[in-house]
Amino acid sequence: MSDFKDFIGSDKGPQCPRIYILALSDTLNAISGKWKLPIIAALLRGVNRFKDLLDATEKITPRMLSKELKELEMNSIVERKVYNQTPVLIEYRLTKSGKDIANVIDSMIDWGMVHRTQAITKTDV
Amino acid sequence: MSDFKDFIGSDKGPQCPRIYILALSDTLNAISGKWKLPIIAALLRGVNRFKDLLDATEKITPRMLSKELKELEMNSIVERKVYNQTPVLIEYRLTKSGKDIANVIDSMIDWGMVHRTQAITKTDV
DNA sequence: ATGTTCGATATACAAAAGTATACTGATATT
DNA sequence: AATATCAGTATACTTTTGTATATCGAACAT
Repeated sequence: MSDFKDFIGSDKGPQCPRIYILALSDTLNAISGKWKLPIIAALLRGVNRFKDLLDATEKITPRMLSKELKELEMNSIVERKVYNQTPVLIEYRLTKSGKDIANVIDSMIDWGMVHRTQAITKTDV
Repeated sequence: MSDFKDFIGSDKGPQCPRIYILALSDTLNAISGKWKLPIIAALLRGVNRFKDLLDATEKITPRMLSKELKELEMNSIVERKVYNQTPVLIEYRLTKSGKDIANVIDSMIDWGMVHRTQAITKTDV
Protein backbone atom coordinates (compact mmCIF):
# COMPACT_ATOMS: atom_id res chain seq x y z
CA MET A 1 0.00 0.00 0.00
CA SER A 2 1.36 3.38 -1.02
CA ASP A 3 1.75 5.98 1.68
CA PHE A 4 2.05 9.47 0.32
CA LYS A 5 2.83 10.82 3.79
CA ASP A 6 5.95 8.66 4.07
CA PHE A 7 7.38 10.21 0.96
CA ILE A 8 6.55 13.85 1.41
CA GLY A 9 6.34 14.04 5.18
CA SER A 10 9.91 15.15 5.71
CA ASP A 11 12.34 17.50 4.04
CA LYS A 12 15.10 14.96 3.75
CA GLY A 13 13.11 11.80 3.15
CA PRO A 14 12.96 10.07 -0.23
CA GLN A 15 11.23 11.95 -3.00
CA CYS A 16 7.73 10.81 -3.92
CA PRO A 17 8.29 8.45 -6.89
CA ARG A 18 7.24 9.93 -10.21
CA ILE A 19 5.01 6.93 -10.89
CA TYR A 20 2.96 7.86 -7.82
CA ILE A 21 2.53 11.38 -9.10
CA LEU A 22 1.37 10.02 -12.44
CA ALA A 23 -1.01 7.58 -10.76
CA LEU A 24 -2.40 10.42 -8.67
CA SER A 25 -3.01 12.71 -11.61
CA ASP A 26 -4.58 9.83 -13.55
CA THR A 27 -7.08 9.43 -10.76
CA LEU A 28 -7.75 13.13 -10.44
CA ASN A 29 -8.33 13.43 -14.19
CA ALA A 30 -10.61 10.40 -14.14
CA ILE A 31 -13.04 12.00 -11.70
CA SER A 32 -12.62 15.75 -12.23
CA GLY A 33 -15.27 17.94 -13.77
CA LYS A 34 -18.95 18.45 -13.32
CA TRP A 35 -20.28 15.20 -14.74
CA LYS A 36 -17.83 12.32 -14.24
CA LEU A 37 -18.95 11.28 -10.77
CA PRO A 38 -22.70 11.55 -11.45
CA ILE A 39 -22.22 9.40 -14.55
CA ILE A 40 -20.10 6.83 -12.70
CA ALA A 41 -22.72 6.75 -9.95
CA ALA A 42 -25.48 6.06 -12.48
CA LEU A 43 -23.39 3.30 -14.09
CA LEU A 44 -22.78 1.77 -10.65
CA ARG A 45 -26.56 1.79 -10.13
CA GLY A 46 -26.93 -0.24 -13.31
CA VAL A 47 -27.98 2.50 -15.72
CA ASN A 48 -26.30 1.51 -18.97
CA ARG A 49 -27.93 3.13 -21.99
CA PHE A 50 -27.38 6.57 -23.45
CA LYS A 51 -31.00 7.62 -23.10
CA ASP A 52 -31.24 6.30 -19.56
CA LEU A 53 -28.00 8.02 -18.57
CA LEU A 54 -29.42 11.25 -19.99
CA ASP A 55 -32.48 10.85 -17.77
CA ALA A 56 -30.50 9.66 -14.72
CA THR A 57 -28.01 12.52 -14.90
CA GLU A 58 -30.10 15.59 -14.26
CA LYS A 59 -29.58 18.53 -16.63
CA ILE A 60 -26.76 17.02 -18.62
CA THR A 61 -26.97 17.65 -22.36
CA PRO A 62 -26.40 14.90 -24.94
CA ARG A 63 -23.29 16.73 -26.09
CA MET A 64 -21.71 16.57 -22.64
CA LEU A 65 -22.80 12.99 -21.99
CA SER A 66 -21.31 11.90 -25.30
CA LYS A 67 -18.08 13.76 -24.60
CA GLU A 68 -17.72 12.44 -21.04
CA LEU A 69 -18.49 8.85 -22.04
CA LYS A 70 -15.79 9.07 -24.72
CA GLU A 71 -13.26 10.30 -22.17
CA LEU A 72 -14.23 7.59 -19.71
CA GLU A 73 -13.91 5.02 -22.47
CA MET A 74 -10.50 6.33 -23.51
CA ASN A 75 -9.41 6.04 -19.89
CA SER A 76 -10.58 2.41 -19.70
CA ILE A 77 -13.10 3.23 -17.02
CA VAL A 78 -16.10 2.51 -19.21
CA GLU A 79 -16.57 0.07 -22.07
CA ARG A 80 -19.01 0.56 -24.89
CA LYS A 81 -20.79 -2.46 -26.30
CA VAL A 82 -22.78 -2.36 -29.53
CA TYR A 83 -25.58 -4.88 -30.09
CA ASN A 84 -26.66 -5.00 -33.70
CA GLN A 85 -30.36 -5.18 -33.12
CA THR A 86 -33.00 -2.89 -34.43
CA PRO A 87 -33.14 -0.36 -33.08
CA VAL A 88 -29.44 -0.52 -32.32
CA LEU A 89 -28.66 -1.15 -28.65
CA ILE A 90 -25.59 0.36 -27.08
CA GLU A 91 -24.55 -0.35 -23.52
CA TYR A 92 -22.01 1.44 -21.40
CA ARG A 93 -20.53 -0.56 -18.54
CA LEU A 94 -17.92 0.15 -15.93
CA THR A 95 -14.76 -1.89 -16.31
CA LYS A 96 -13.11 -3.51 -13.28
CA SER A 97 -11.12 -0.29 -12.82
CA GLY A 98 -14.29 1.72 -13.13
CA LYS A 99 -15.99 -0.24 -10.36
CA ASP A 100 -12.89 0.01 -8.18
CA ILE A 101 -13.15 3.81 -8.21
CA ALA A 102 -15.88 3.32 -5.61
CA ASN A 103 -13.02 2.81 -3.12
CA VAL A 104 -11.65 6.25 -3.91
CA ILE A 105 -15.13 7.72 -3.66
CA ASP A 106 -15.57 6.12 -0.25
CA SER A 107 -12.36 7.66 1.08
CA MET A 108 -13.46 11.02 -0.31
CA ILE A 109 -16.82 10.74 1.44
CA ASP A 110 -15.06 9.80 4.67
CA TRP A 111 -12.79 12.84 4.53
CA GLY A 112 -15.67 15.11 3.55
CA MET A 113 -17.87 13.90 6.41
CA VAL A 114 -15.18 14.45 9.05
CA HIS A 115 -14.18 17.75 7.48
CA ARG A 116 -17.78 19.01 7.57
CA THR A 117 -18.00 18.11 11.25
CA GLN A 118 -14.72 19.88 12.01
CA ALA A 119 -15.33 22.98 9.92
CA ILE A 120 -18.51 23.89 11.77
CA THR A 121 -18.45 27.48 10.61
CA LYS A 122 -18.81 26.53 6.98
CA THR A 123 -21.56 28.53 5.29
CA ASP A 124 -22.43 26.42 2.28
CA VAL A 125 -24.87 23.61 2.92
CA MET B 1 -17.29 3.81 7.46
CA SER B 2 -19.33 5.01 4.52
CA ASP B 3 -19.73 2.63 1.64
CA PHE B 4 -20.84 4.29 -1.54
CA LYS B 5 -21.28 0.93 -3.25
CA ASP B 6 -23.88 -0.15 -0.71
CA PHE B 7 -26.04 2.80 -1.59
CA ILE B 8 -25.77 2.96 -5.32
CA GLY B 9 -25.03 -0.68 -6.09
CA SER B 10 -28.61 -1.74 -6.67
CA ASP B 11 -31.64 -0.35 -8.41
CA LYS B 12 -33.93 -0.83 -5.46
CA GLY B 13 -31.56 -0.20 -2.56
CA PRO B 14 -31.66 2.93 -0.43
CA GLN B 15 -30.69 6.18 -2.10
CA CYS B 16 -27.25 7.59 -1.36
CA PRO B 17 -27.83 10.10 1.47
CA ARG B 18 -27.58 13.71 0.36
CA ILE B 19 -24.98 14.42 3.03
CA TYR B 20 -22.69 11.86 1.37
CA ILE B 21 -23.08 13.63 -1.95
CA LEU B 22 -22.22 16.95 -0.30
CA ALA B 23 -19.22 15.42 1.48
CA LEU B 24 -18.05 13.97 -1.82
CA SER B 25 -18.31 17.22 -3.72
CA ASP B 26 -16.58 19.06 -0.86
CA THR B 27 -13.65 16.71 -1.26
CA LEU B 28 -13.60 16.95 -5.02
CA ASN B 29 -13.67 20.74 -4.86
CA ALA B 30 -10.91 20.76 -2.26
CA ILE B 31 -8.45 18.95 -4.53
CA SER B 32 -9.62 19.82 -8.07
CA GLY B 33 -7.65 22.00 -10.41
CA LYS B 34 -4.09 22.21 -11.55
CA TRP B 35 -2.42 23.44 -8.37
CA LYS B 36 -4.21 22.23 -5.22
CA LEU B 37 -2.42 18.90 -4.87
CA PRO B 38 1.08 20.22 -5.62
CA ILE B 39 0.54 22.95 -3.02
CA ILE B 40 -0.78 20.49 -0.43
CA ALA B 41 2.19 18.22 -1.16
CA ALA B 42 4.62 21.08 -0.56
CA LEU B 43 2.85 22.01 2.68
CA LEU B 44 3.03 18.36 3.81
CA ARG B 45 6.78 18.49 3.11
CA GLY B 46 7.07 21.44 5.46
CA VAL B 47 7.22 24.29 2.95
CA ASN B 48 5.29 27.08 4.65
CA ARG B 49 6.13 30.48 3.19
CA PHE B 50 4.75 32.18 0.10
CA LYS B 51 8.14 32.58 -1.55
CA ASP B 52 9.13 29.00 -0.79
CA LEU B 53 5.81 27.68 -2.06
CA LEU B 54 6.40 29.67 -5.26
CA ASP B 55 9.77 27.94 -5.67
CA ALA B 56 8.49 24.51 -4.61
CA THR B 57 5.53 24.58 -6.98
CA GLU B 58 7.07 24.65 -10.42
CA LYS B 59 5.72 27.20 -12.88
CA ILE B 60 2.95 28.52 -10.65
CA THR B 61 2.52 32.31 -10.78
CA PRO B 62 2.10 34.41 -7.64
CA ARG B 63 -1.41 35.25 -8.76
CA MET B 64 -2.43 31.59 -8.86
CA LEU B 65 -0.63 30.73 -5.63
CA SER B 66 -2.36 33.59 -3.85
CA LYS B 67 -5.74 32.57 -5.25
CA GLU B 68 -5.34 28.89 -4.39
CA LEU B 69 -4.08 29.58 -0.86
CA LYS B 70 -7.12 31.78 -0.27
CA GLU B 71 -9.44 29.01 -1.42
CA LEU B 72 -7.65 26.43 0.73
CA GLU B 73 -7.90 28.80 3.68
CA MET B 74 -11.61 29.39 3.09
CA ASN B 75 -12.10 25.63 3.02
CA SER B 76 -10.29 25.22 6.37
CA ILE B 77 -7.58 23.14 4.79
CA VAL B 78 -4.84 25.70 5.32
CA GLU B 79 -4.37 28.31 8.03
CA ARG B 80 -2.47 31.54 7.55
CA LYS B 81 -0.41 32.92 10.40
CA VAL B 82 1.04 36.43 10.42
CA TYR B 83 4.14 37.19 12.48
CA ASN B 84 4.68 40.93 12.86
CA GLN B 85 8.41 40.93 12.40
CA THR B 86 10.39 42.89 9.90
CA PRO B 87 10.26 41.84 7.23
CA VAL B 88 6.80 40.46 7.89
CA LEU B 89 6.68 36.67 8.16
CA ILE B 90 3.63 34.78 6.99
CA GLU B 91 3.27 31.04 7.36
CA TYR B 92 0.79 28.73 5.73
CA ARG B 93 0.13 25.45 7.51
CA LEU B 94 -2.18 22.53 6.89
CA THR B 95 -4.95 22.11 9.42
CA LYS B 96 -5.82 18.70 10.84
CA SER B 97 -8.27 18.29 7.95
CA GLY B 98 -5.58 19.35 5.52
CA LYS B 99 -3.19 16.70 6.77
CA ASP B 100 -5.94 14.08 6.70
CA ILE B 101 -6.35 14.60 2.96
CA ALA B 102 -3.24 12.45 2.63
CA ASN B 103 -5.55 9.47 3.19
CA VAL B 104 -7.60 10.42 0.15
CA ILE B 105 -4.43 10.96 -1.84
CA ASP B 106 -3.21 7.49 -0.85
CA SER B 107 -6.39 5.83 -2.07
CA MET B 108 -6.11 7.79 -5.31
CA ILE B 109 -2.53 6.63 -5.80
CA ASP B 110 -3.58 3.04 -5.09
CA TRP B 111 -6.33 3.16 -7.69
CA GLY B 112 -4.07 4.90 -10.20
CA MET B 113 -1.29 2.34 -9.78
CA VAL B 114 -3.59 -0.65 -10.29
CA HIS B 115 -5.37 1.09 -13.14
CA ARG B 116 -2.07 1.80 -14.93
CA THR B 117 -1.14 -1.86 -14.62
CA GLN B 118 -4.51 -2.97 -15.95
CA ALA B 119 -4.76 -0.47 -18.78
CA ILE B 120 -1.55 -1.63 -20.41
CA THR B 121 -2.40 -0.12 -23.76
CA LYS B 122 -2.45 3.41 -22.39
CA THR B 123 -0.39 5.74 -24.53
CA ASP B 124 0.35 8.64 -22.17
CA VAL B 125 3.30 8.11 -19.86
C1' DA C 1 -45.46 9.70 -46.29
C1' DT C 2 -45.03 11.04 -41.60
C1' DG C 3 -43.68 10.31 -37.11
C1' DT C 4 -41.05 7.94 -33.44
C1' DT C 5 -37.06 5.96 -31.06
C1' DC C 6 -32.12 5.37 -30.33
C1' DG C 7 -27.72 7.23 -30.25
C1' DA C 8 -25.79 10.59 -30.93
C1' DT C 9 -23.36 15.25 -33.81
C1' DA C 10 -23.10 20.51 -35.26
C1' DT C 11 -22.80 25.19 -34.37
C1' DA C 12 -22.56 28.94 -31.57
C1' DC C 13 -21.97 30.87 -27.33
C1' DA C 14 -20.90 31.79 -22.10
C1' DA C 15 -18.39 30.99 -18.03
C1' DA C 16 -14.59 29.23 -15.44
C1' DA C 17 -9.84 28.32 -14.99
C1' DG C 18 -5.28 29.42 -15.89
C1' DT C 19 -1.18 32.42 -17.91
C1' DA C 20 1.91 36.45 -18.72
C1' DT C 21 3.87 40.42 -17.29
C1' DA C 22 4.27 44.25 -14.68
C1' DC C 23 3.78 46.53 -10.50
C1' DT C 24 2.87 47.88 -5.21
C1' DG C 25 4.14 49.05 -0.29
C1' DA C 26 6.54 48.36 3.77
C1' DT C 27 10.96 47.73 5.69
C1' DA C 28 15.80 47.07 5.67
C1' DT C 29 20.61 47.03 3.48
C1' DT C 30 24.47 49.21 0.97
C1' DA D 1 19.55 57.57 -3.10
C1' DA D 2 19.43 53.14 -5.06
C1' DT D 3 18.53 48.30 -4.32
C1' DA D 4 16.70 44.15 -2.27
C1' DT D 5 13.27 41.14 0.16
C1' DC D 6 8.71 39.58 1.41
C1' DA D 7 4.14 39.02 0.33
C1' DG D 8 1.45 39.73 -2.50
C1' DT D 9 -2.03 42.77 -6.33
C1' DA D 10 -3.46 44.67 -11.18
C1' DT D 11 -4.53 44.23 -15.85
C1' DA D 12 -5.08 41.89 -19.84
C1' DC D 13 -5.21 37.95 -22.06
C1' DT D 14 -5.77 32.60 -23.67
C1' DT D 15 -7.45 28.10 -22.89
C1' DT D 16 -10.53 24.87 -21.13
C1' DT D 17 -14.88 23.57 -19.69
C1' DG D 18 -19.64 23.69 -19.94
C1' DT D 19 -24.40 25.36 -22.04
C1' DA D 20 -28.15 26.02 -25.47
C1' DT D 21 -30.53 24.69 -29.28
C1' DA D 22 -31.15 22.40 -33.36
C1' DT D 23 -30.34 18.61 -36.25
C1' DC D 24 -28.74 13.85 -38.30
C1' DG D 25 -29.36 8.95 -39.94
C1' DA D 26 -30.92 4.38 -39.59
C1' DA D 27 -34.78 1.46 -38.73
C1' DC D 28 -39.05 0.70 -37.90
C1' DA D 29 -44.57 1.76 -36.84
C1' DT D 30 -48.86 3.83 -38.34
